[in-house]
Amino acid sequence: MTIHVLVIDDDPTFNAVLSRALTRRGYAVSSATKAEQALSAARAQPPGAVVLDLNLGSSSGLQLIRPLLDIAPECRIVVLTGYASIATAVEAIKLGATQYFAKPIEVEAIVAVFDAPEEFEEAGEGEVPSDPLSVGRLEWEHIQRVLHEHEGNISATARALKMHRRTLQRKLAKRPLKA
Amino acid sequence: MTIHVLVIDDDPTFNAVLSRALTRRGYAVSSATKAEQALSAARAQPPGAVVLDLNLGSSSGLQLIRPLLDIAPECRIVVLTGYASIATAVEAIKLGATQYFAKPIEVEAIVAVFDAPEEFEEAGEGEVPSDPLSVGRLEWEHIQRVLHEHEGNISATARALKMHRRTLQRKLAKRPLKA
DNA sequence: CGCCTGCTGCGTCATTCTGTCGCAGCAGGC
DNA sequence: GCCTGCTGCGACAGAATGACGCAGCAGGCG
Repeated sequence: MTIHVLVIDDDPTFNAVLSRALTRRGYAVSSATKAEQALSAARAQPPGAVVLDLNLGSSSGLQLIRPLLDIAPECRIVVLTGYASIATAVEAIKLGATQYFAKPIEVEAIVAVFDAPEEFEEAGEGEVPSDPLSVGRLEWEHIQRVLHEHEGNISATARALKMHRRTLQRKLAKRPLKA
Repeated sequence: MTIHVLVIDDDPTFNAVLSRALTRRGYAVSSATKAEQALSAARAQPPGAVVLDLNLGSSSGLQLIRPLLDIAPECRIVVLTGYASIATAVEAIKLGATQYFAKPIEVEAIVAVFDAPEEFEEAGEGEVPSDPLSVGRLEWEHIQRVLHEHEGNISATARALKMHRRTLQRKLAKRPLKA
């Protein structure tokens, strides 16, 4: 039976490229660029798997996880984001996502999640790294954690970190460094 | 009723410092530096909370999560590691850890996890830490820890941190910033 | 003992980042 | 409608960084 995958990303080009790659690998694919559109699509045809970006214009992909699981409790949600952080990874998994990846990532890694058997706890992918985080990456993770605790309030986060708001905004606007 | 916290880290100095900080905040604390010792301690006195490092000599702290939850199903496990990655964060939460933090982190963030009400899925996490580390202080402590692990070798530390050696030397030459 | 490798301290320069200032618009509360 | 706080962002002076590289030292090895 063909798995139906719903791809949710605010970038139509990204949706098209990923959809094509998944179709080529035998999946039935649909896509959405907005939160409401995604939920409507899921209700119309409950997906077996979802690829979910976190930046969806003004809303956060995190807020879609529970509604998606309400509609399709067995579906596997792979979170994919260009602004990956440990804080949002922890929250996504607790909300019920199956996996969380930083962009860019190979399509094979995504489909491996779809095809994995139930309860694959010992995936081995969670090797503890041998290198510590770089200073830039540690800063990014720290900022993201404090921002998360302040519920996205940039002014409050800047005050808590004793950093100028302008500087914080510049840092947040950049893609995070590779670990 | 006093919460009993088990601190598991291979660095005895870190154990002592964190144990003292937690004792000062009203917790009953015990600690272990090895996996087997940790499990024995947990069986002897099932903890209400655990602070768990991932690097435990030759073994991984990830492998302790399930056994610890078998012994004390309700306990909250906070993973704390100097070698953080999104992949191990995902795996830790799936294995049943309550939270995952990169070192260094303020003690308040750890105890906020212990004290949070059940099922705090939304981002507020019960309470916002009053005073997170500033970015400068975070960087200083991270550098010091990695330098210590490289036994004072500045060149190796710079490589591990992916930082230019000149820059590291300038940073080390400065007084550490106030938190 | 000379050679080699790696570590270390440090000056210099072009580039990048930061702190500061502040404008303008939006949202929410009263 | 007013006020407060948040937000995005441009511009500028000063600080920091990455890069380069010199010079000296220590330890290992033949």
